Amino acid sequence: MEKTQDEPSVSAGLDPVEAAFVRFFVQMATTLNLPRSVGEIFGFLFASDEPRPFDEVVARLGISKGSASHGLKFLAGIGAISLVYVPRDRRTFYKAETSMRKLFSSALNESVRPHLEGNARLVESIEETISSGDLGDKAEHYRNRNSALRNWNDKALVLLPVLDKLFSLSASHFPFKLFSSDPEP
Amino acid sequence: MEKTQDEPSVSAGLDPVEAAFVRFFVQMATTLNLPRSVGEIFGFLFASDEPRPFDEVVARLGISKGSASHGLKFLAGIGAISLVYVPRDRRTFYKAETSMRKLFSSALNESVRPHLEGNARLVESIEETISSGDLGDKAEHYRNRNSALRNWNDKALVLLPVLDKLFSLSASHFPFKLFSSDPEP
DNA sequence: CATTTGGTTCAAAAGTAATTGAACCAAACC
DNA sequence: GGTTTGGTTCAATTACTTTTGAACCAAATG
Repeated sequence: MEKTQDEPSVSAGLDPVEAAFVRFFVQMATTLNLPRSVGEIFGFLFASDEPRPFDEVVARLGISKGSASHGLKFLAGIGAISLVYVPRDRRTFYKAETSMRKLFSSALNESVRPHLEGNARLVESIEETISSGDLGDKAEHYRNRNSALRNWNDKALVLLPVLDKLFSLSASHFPFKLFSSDPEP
Repeated sequence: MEKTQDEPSVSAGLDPVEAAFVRFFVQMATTLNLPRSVGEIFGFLFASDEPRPFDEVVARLGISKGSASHGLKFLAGIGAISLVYVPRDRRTFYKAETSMRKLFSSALNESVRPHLEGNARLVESIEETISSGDLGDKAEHYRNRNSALRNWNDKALVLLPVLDKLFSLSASHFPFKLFSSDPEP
């Protein structure tokens, strides 16, 4: 028997609920500008009640081995999934991190913080450019604009841990105190 | 005189400080997965101390009229720039919204909120899919997973206005109460 | 009312990113 | 030690996004 790709050893296709979870995370991936395949893989693993091996990911989602390999590495890299060792099976299994809190928190630290830190460096380089030129009274205007940037970025940087904390509180009661009380008595 | 594109009526090129601001927002645009040209345009307008006309955007940035037209429309659409009427001049002028607070706030409301609301709808459709199938004890597992999604999304939705509020406080004193005090005494 | 000017539209070109699948490697198996 | 199996790599294809520029439109100008 000849086929262009290996015959899968696992039944293909998703049940309706799996498909619904996959849709959710594909949508999520789209809004985060991540490859669709990454969303599919995570959705599939998120829906599953136990770890799944590589070849099942390929077969059930109907994606190529290349995509699966890349997507699984990417997800493991950001800590969204982890590898599971299953005795007596050569394959490595993967399971999704299902605590949205942890996912959110690592997203904050691994992808937004570095950007903000990069911004901070750029703000400095703008300041240097202003100082090294001979701009007369334009300099003050430029410095004002730049300090809006700096301010905002600093604020965002200190908000990160706050946000992180807010997310770990239970949904039923956390926001109301914040709304009504003055943070600086 | 024949050229492939109209001869600009405005001097071309950016001064070093303008270039530095443009770099900043190009970088910003990149991390938000917006077209580079959008970052260039916003950076140029942000640096400027007064409104600038279309043809100057084209000439100073050296981009095509098409890109400028698209980029300006996009930025106006999200409220990041506004149109300025200048008497005795047929051209429309544009100026950047320079309050990072307002920019941030409208970003929250115009691009993150709709996504979260879309998520909420998808969560419901997952629930329906679970209910309409005949899943035995798998149903409970699926419902658990789905409620992690729902919880997280609800939390994010109520956090939006909180975030918005936090951003409007001055950087020097706002976060410390949040860090140290228990939100639910 | 003919011309110039400011700006938009849109189809084609250029540039990027994602996906595929075949070649390949290494560990496990017989 | 040869073969099978699980998985990675990477060059080529496909798909998508951005940019361009020329055609075009409408308002202002003369």
